[in-house]
Amino acid sequence: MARKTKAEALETRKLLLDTAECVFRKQGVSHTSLNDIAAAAGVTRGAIYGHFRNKVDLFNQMYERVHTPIQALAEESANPEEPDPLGQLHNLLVTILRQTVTDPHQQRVLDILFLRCEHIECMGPIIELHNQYYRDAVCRTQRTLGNAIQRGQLPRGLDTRTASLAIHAWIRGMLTNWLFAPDLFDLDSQAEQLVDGLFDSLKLGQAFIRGGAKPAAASAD
Amino acid sequence: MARKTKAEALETRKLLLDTAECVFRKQGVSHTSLNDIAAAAGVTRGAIYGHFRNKVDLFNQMYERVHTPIQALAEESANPEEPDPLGQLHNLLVTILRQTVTDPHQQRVLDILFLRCEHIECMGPIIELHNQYYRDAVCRTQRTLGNAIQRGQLPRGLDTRTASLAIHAWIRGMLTNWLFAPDLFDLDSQAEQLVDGLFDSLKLGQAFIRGGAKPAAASAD
DNA sequence: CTTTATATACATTCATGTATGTATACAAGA
DNA sequence: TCTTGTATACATACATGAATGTATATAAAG
Repeated sequence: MARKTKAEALETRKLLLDTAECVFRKQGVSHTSLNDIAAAAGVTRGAIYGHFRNKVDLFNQMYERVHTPIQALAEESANPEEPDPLGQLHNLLVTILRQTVTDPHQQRVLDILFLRCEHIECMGPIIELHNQYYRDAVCRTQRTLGNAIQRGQLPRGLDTRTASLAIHAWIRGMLTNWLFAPDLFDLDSQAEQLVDGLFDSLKLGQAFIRGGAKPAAASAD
Repeated sequence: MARKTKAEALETRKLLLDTAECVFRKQGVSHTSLNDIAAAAGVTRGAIYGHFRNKVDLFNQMYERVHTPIQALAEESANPEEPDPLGQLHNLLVTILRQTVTDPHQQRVLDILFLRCEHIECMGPIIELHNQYYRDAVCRTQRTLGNAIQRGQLPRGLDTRTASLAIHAWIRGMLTNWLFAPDLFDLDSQAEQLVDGLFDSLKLGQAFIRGGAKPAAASAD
């Protein structure tokens, strides 16, 4: 076939990424051949190899495309100057939940990442990277919680480390389970309520207070 | 090779299931060939086809082997005669968390289910079944929460449906994240504290109270 | 005229399922 | 107890199909 304009080529590239999202989600990453994707996109494998080195490369670029903006959002909301860190964290969580419902790209890619791919080395840098992102996020949230304590938004003795881990487990489970069975609850409209429930345990609970189950004072350090 | 005793054959079968757990976990289900498993077990593919119809069948039986006892535990603890439903639920959650650390089979299989396999139709009945198990579990937990309310262990207006969904998301995320990065926290020793934190939001929080953010009374319909 | 985006053709690898072989465990009869 | 026939547990061999990567062709863009 004939050569395309630079702009057209970029569109082909986007088309391939979009199509990959759909086919990966339907068939799973490793049960999808490059031929499947090419056919679904109305091109041949040759077009794919023109834009990506192989399936792993395609998968990684597909992931980065949605991960980058999310990470930017997360980093922004961890600003130590922020006067309302807890509110920012609240917003962040709600946003991630709701965007997963409303943004088709994010929905598909998270679906693939959580349910339709295997977290093994041969998936390329993403798996290692995703693990690192997770670790960074845990630390970032921990700092945010620390800021919230400084500003009196959370009890002084709160074990920020454990709380951060609990928050991340919670949101991962929330996203996974919704993607797993979207009909069970309306994530979009319930997002706020759900995050409120999570924050209740931070603000009111005593389980994460360091040094035993004391009401909420002393023991700091 | 020569024929084996009936007992020996059963041991071969167990060996194959055990080996499959390890290889699946390391390489992912779809990146593991039956040859890989056979070689790791010190037999040939012929042995596998003698015991299982194909890889999907092997995978399914591997899953059922650890799921069955867990489900039994869960059903048992939902007994409506139970005088302490909330305590039972608490125990159940702690047990599942801790067993994932201490029982190698459960650890491997959950790891495979959550991180090293693709939730797609061609994985056989398990995916559909797993989805159904999840739905059943949500309803069961909802009933348990209802029982707890009856016995005054939880506030009257609690939205048991949403609370149940939150609990399941929480535990799935907790298990997944620990399996994903086991070095980040000691799930075995922190299990109780973590479940306590979860229960705090049910007992003290107002987010899941039906009909708005009222302290904790009236409004029941 | 050269480069590039995509298509086409080809060779290789690998996993699967099945068909077949083999030697022994097991059961029944003498 | 000894024999004998059959079922069985596993190995071996083979045929098939599918996916991959690369090499090459093409025609228009630059």
